[in-house]
Amino acid sequence: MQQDPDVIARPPEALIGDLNPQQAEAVQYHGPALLIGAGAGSGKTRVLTRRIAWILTQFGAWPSQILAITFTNKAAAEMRERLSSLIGPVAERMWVSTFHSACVRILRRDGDRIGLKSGFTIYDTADCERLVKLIASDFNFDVKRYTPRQILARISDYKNNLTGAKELLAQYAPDFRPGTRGYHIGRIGNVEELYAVVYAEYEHRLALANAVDFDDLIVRTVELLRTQPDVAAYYHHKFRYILVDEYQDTNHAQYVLIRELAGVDAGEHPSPDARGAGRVGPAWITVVGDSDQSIYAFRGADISNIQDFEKDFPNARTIMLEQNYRSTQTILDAANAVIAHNEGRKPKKLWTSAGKGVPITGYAADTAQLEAHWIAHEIKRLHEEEGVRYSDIAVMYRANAQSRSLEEGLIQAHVPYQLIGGTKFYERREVKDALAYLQAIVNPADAINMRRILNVPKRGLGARAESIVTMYADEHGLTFWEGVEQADRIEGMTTRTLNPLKRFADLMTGLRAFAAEHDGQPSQVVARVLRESGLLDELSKSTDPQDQSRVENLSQLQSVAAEYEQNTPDATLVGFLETTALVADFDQLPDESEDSGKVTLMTLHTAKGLEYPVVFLTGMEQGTFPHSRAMEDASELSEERRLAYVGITRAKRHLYITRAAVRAQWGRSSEMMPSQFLDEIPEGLIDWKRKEAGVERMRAGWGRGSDDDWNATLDEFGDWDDDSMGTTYGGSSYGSSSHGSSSYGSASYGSSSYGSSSRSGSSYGSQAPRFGSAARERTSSSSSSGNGGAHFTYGTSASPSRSPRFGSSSASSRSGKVTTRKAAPKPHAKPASSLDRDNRLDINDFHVGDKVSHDSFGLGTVLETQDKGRNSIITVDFGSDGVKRLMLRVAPIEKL
DNA sequence: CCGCAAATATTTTTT
DNA sequence: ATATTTGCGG
Repeated sequence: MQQDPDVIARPPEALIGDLNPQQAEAVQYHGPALLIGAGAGSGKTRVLTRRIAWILTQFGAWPSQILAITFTNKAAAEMRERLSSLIGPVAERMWVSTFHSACVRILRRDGDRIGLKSGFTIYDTADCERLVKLIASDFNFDVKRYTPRQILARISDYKNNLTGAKELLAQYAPDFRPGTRGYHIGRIGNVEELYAVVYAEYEHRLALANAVDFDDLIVRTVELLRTQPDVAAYYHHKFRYILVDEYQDTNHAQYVLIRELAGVDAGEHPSPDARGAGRVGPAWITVVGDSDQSIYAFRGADISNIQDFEKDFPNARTIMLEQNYRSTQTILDAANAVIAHNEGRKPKKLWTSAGKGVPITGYAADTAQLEAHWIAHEIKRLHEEEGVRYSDIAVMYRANAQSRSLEEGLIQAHVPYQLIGGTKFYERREVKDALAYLQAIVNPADAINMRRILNVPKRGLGARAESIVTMYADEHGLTFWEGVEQADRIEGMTTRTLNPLKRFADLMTGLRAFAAEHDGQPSQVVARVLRESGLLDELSKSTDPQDQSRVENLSQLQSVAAEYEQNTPDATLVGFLETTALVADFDQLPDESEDSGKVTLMTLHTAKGLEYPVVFLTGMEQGTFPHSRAMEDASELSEERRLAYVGITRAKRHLYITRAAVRAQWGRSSEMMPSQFLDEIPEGLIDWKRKEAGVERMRAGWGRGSDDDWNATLDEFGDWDDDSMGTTYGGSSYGSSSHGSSSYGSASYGSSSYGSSSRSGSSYGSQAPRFGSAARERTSSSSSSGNGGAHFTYGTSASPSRSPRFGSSSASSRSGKVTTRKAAPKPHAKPASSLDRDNRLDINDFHVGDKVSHDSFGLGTVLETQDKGRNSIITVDFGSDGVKRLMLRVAPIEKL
């Protein structure tokens, strides 16, 4: 077979010479199915890129025959880049992409075969939520009890498992016809029927709007491949080698997609004399993954995909990579020790030939602010005294909300930083508004976006006008836009409404014409939309200081469009919208090679796949990490632990772990006890700069009760009395049961009331540095540093190096509010803390097997009762909502 | 129909 | 604490 002249020829030795035996074997493996079990830092990406090069040069494949799938855009960009340096610029033209963008590409080409017209819209989570809310109000069900989020989560589950709305309808609501009004959901409490009906209606409206949600990208592609044999055949013969990264994070739909794309079940047989996968028969599949790094189960990821790989793909070979090239032995020991606490996992130990290195540094701060303060100054010290580059340092946390205090600390210490993720640029209101115009221009059937902009900016078309048009459109089987166009035919229409409607229709028609003429210049279209819609006008006239930054965000949007235009040879408006929908964090990480000069802040999830010489793992507290919502459930706790494993293994040389004894969460500060994960790290590995927070030391020496008693208290209920310095403990029986001399008992983490207590204006508050006007000034200086970068461009990935999400937008929106403080306390009495409350239920009235009803979990069965007097615990199985341990005294339950 | 003030929920993690 | 939703008066 002829070799693609664009592929830089590499002698085999150059591809495997510097690899260890397992890596080399994985690169060269000649066979239809290969699973690479790649531990953290084992050179996974290197093996993957080398294997692709190997396939090209040794198996004689063409670049176009390869499909490499990653999970995130970042990973795709990195792989593309590394491929590029290995085999040359031809890599830019290869299919190296995420599941989602690969699917978009396929659907853009052949989606019309399954009813997706070109220019279909991709709804993001917010769009989907709006849609469900609309459905909720049409069907009149209780949004309080069944939140759109819950419903969407359920719909997402259905989709991830390729369960169609039709089969659910047949089972639960055979009489319902999507698109009809007046259906009454049967008996209240028949949740399945409600889900089925909403799901079906949701699908129906998506179809009417010529729109898809994120999950649909996968699902509809599977549908396309399954129902259109010729399309399937095209891809079977096109992609002869499929490589999937982070295979442990694939869900069922993605698994099926891979199978369909590869034609595993198509029944073709390879020609026996082919050098590699040949031209017919199933494509050769390589998957790479590590079940210990599966952290997306909440999104439907199914570990059994990787566990069952050898069963699923005949003649599969598994190669394990366990030598770690990233971290010191100390860091690996910590990671191994933590992950070993997960049950039912295949034992696996990472090892390294690098030495022990420095110990892990630990620090226990009094408050989140002081934690940030210490981190910032430690970073400064590392930079100034040890010459560590800022860009070699990353600060990681469990949830985005934690970034706030860390940012403040870094700003205060004048440490430059960049924030990855968080509130996304494209999710900002003004940006979404502008994009909604573009979306509505491209796809007039898109009712969600059309309705969104109907009265943005204000043009006198409120809820009333919207519902008149909707009703008219529904009655006549028209789209919302067609309803607008025919506004003058609507009965009961007043001139007061008709005139602005007509103007709106004209506006959109004009914009559409303009867009059609300038399809290749999205930036022109953006400019026109901003100007003619009045979006820009409204904001620049406003006196609200926030609107100033909104204007800047809009102008950034225009620059992004311009940049896209320049970097994309066949730029179109639709293409631009696609990038905005799929490339969530546009401020990509800079190249490894280039020194951004900034510390990186990100969530642990975002950090997966990355590495830094110095890593700060922050917020190591029960309730923060592991997250309070994941502590009750064993499988979710395991996932948290894998997340900890991921975090620890990001560090190459020096790992820091920090925690705060008091953390403000939703306005109130709560006392946090140390994360159980800290206990899982062998003590000898950690060098504590400060082992206990001030509060904790005070308590230890308080005289009344030993440390164990305190911890035992915390243990069981994760809760503190409001007057914690006092002596009363809710009156009764707190036997001085000295459980567990290790600081936490094993079985008793979490209770439903975790974190509900608070400690008002305590003395710790005054210890915290105030971020007042000083912080505000510095915010602006940091914003200029954040924006001052040059315009690098790498690859065709069209990522502006300028990061839209900080700079003026986020910084200034935040400043000016820092110092505001309510003059008077709330007039309402504070709700009693959970320890004060008492719903007067008696544990003796509850027995195993009894039925109870919970305000939010619904009907449940009692599994266990524990009589502890005032602090009695009841364990209840709520079916699909799971098994919960509730403190009887505070639980909103009723015995049935 | 709009604007303002008050009430209310929100905090997992991402394509 | 903050963002979004609801209620009321103009």
